[in-house]
Amino acid sequence: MSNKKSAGNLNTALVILEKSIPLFAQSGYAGVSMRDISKVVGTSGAALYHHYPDKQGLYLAAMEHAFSDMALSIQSTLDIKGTPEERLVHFTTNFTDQMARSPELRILLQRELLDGDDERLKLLANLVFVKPFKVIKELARELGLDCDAHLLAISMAGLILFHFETESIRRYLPGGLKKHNDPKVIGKHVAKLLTGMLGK
Amino acid sequence: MSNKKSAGNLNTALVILEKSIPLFAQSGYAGVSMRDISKVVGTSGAALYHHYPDKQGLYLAAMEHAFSDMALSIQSTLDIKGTPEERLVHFTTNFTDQMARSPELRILLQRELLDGDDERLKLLANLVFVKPFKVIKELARELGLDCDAHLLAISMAGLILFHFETESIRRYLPGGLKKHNDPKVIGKHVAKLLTGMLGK
DNA sequence: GTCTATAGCCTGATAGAC
DNA sequence: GTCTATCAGGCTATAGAC
Repeated sequence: MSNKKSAGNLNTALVILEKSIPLFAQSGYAGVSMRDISKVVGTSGAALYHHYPDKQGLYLAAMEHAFSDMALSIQSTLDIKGTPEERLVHFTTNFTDQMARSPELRILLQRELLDGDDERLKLLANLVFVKPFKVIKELARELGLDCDAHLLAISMAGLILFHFETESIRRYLPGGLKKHNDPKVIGKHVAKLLTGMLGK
Repeated sequence: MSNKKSAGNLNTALVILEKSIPLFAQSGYAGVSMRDISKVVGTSGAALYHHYPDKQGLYLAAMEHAFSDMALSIQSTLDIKGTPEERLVHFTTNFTDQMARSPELRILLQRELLDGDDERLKLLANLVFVKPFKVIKELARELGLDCDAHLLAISMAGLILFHFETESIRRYLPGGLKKHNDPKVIGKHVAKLLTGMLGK
């Protein structure tokens, strides 16, 4: 009994996903054609349809692949012991680092937030965010802050992500310097704001 | 000498912009066809080309129109006197309210941050953000916070915008409730975080 | 599993009548 | 200033050879 079943050569199927992810990140679903994908993969367009039922199916598989990576990397930022304050700084600096290291994942996330339907968003939430979100909420509770833990967890993520989201425009804003794109600078800044907030 | 020159009926040109803005917000540049636009405007496709040179030109004009509205509305949140603390809370609650009231503008902004080229981003920065950004930076300085004013201004905006950006997925995250989409709740939460930060 | 060829539709854009 | 008609090319997806 072979474990390479009807879905065809698994390796090719994977290569298609991994080569198409950067395209979808750069141009979005509507901005990428099956021909574009076949070109970067190095096959004919028809080959794509051997591995995936249609463009939507390929896209969905690509998102699942990309975001399962993201889930692992986010969880690694939360797998640590120490005082709540230490864990807060650890999460902040590590999450910032990861967002800087894989801009593609952040961009895909933002595109999904704009264009994803309910089903895809639910999948994304369960696949990537529910687990780390619970840890952050628990962290917020331990810090004994007098505010809604859900709102605080979202605020923490937004504080970090927005700096990357606006990277392309900040150089045209007053005081925009190269160092503001340095993940170390961003991480320190956010950690300072957050620890300042809970300092009182 | 007529002031209705070669550009054709100005009113129609404006109607085209205003009807196409919601389409571009919902589906993005690549996701909207000239036929889609002509349908909602109620003209033939050819009529669009009488008023605008091509799809790109129409899109650019639509963005300029949309964002010049945004510039006015943001500036209105900053036109106020009082202590720095009062102005901070005033900006926070009003900016939150405005983002809740015109989700289209926020979505177009996010799409431009993802897809805009350098020229468009520079235009967007100067048209909408440079002025209010300066006011917020000045506010940050007056509050005497020991941190980079540019980073703080970005953080303030991100803290607010990210709650709206994630509205579509938060209902699948632990503790996500309807009230977390209420601009009053969001505004209060953000104001509390920010004043907490500067309380020390 | 991958190819070439192609069907059938949609796209941006234009020509020319009114 | 708006229309109808139309073009050339790109799009998703399939058929059938190898």
